Amino acid sequence: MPKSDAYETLFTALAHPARRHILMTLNFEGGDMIAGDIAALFAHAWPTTTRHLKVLEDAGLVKHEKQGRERVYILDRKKLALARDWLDWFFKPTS
Amino acid sequence: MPKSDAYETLFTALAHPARRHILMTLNFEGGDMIAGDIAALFAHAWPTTTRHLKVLEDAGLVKHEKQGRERVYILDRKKLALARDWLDWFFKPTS
DNA sequence: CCAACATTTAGCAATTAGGCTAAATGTTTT
DNA sequence: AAAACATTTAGCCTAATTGCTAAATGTTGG
Repeated sequence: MPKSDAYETLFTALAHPARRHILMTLNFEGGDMIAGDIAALFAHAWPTTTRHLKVLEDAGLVKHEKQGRERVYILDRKKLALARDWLDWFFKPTS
Repeated sequence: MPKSDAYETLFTALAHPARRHILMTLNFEGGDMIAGDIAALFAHAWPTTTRHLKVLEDAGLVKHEKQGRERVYILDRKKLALARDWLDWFFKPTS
């Protein structure tokens, strides 16, 4: 029995500034970046960023691929669209 | 020293299912409801809902007015628009 | 004025989140 | 094969979140 619905995981992932920063930078950089470059954005220790990346990945906001000893994180916009559509509903005429 | 930006408060408020449920019901009911009717939506104890309402209000998603011994909670869509616009940015052509 | 009503505030307990450092894992270079 | 590199995993610690119940607050009707 899934304890948290998809929207909960999604909005929770979006709540942390570091994670929004990762998503925005990924978007700005064209959709993918290697873990090291993402970690370099922050004053945080690297494992802290690793954990943020895991939260983002569990929420379906990014995925990753291995490339040699590096890992490439890739922005996935589907869930962002889902969140946007949820919000958009408040601005549509009541049907 | 609380250092959380407006988006953090906002998305955190949106993260909890009960709070999203409150917002959706408020929207559906035309934008305002009295506290008792909101509390009645949930199996939670009433003080739990009171706290959720406070989180929503601190995030600027609702406000309230006193009306005799009741309190009317009123949906404020500005912050919802802000969140939607933040998300929308991921779908605009890179300028 | 007093009881009932509508709601919030206070304070407790369990859980989760998010930071850290140290250790582990897997890959490439020498 | 060993060293260096890129990154994650594990475990610890503290603060915040969210549920509860009990008590407090303010309002109205008899």
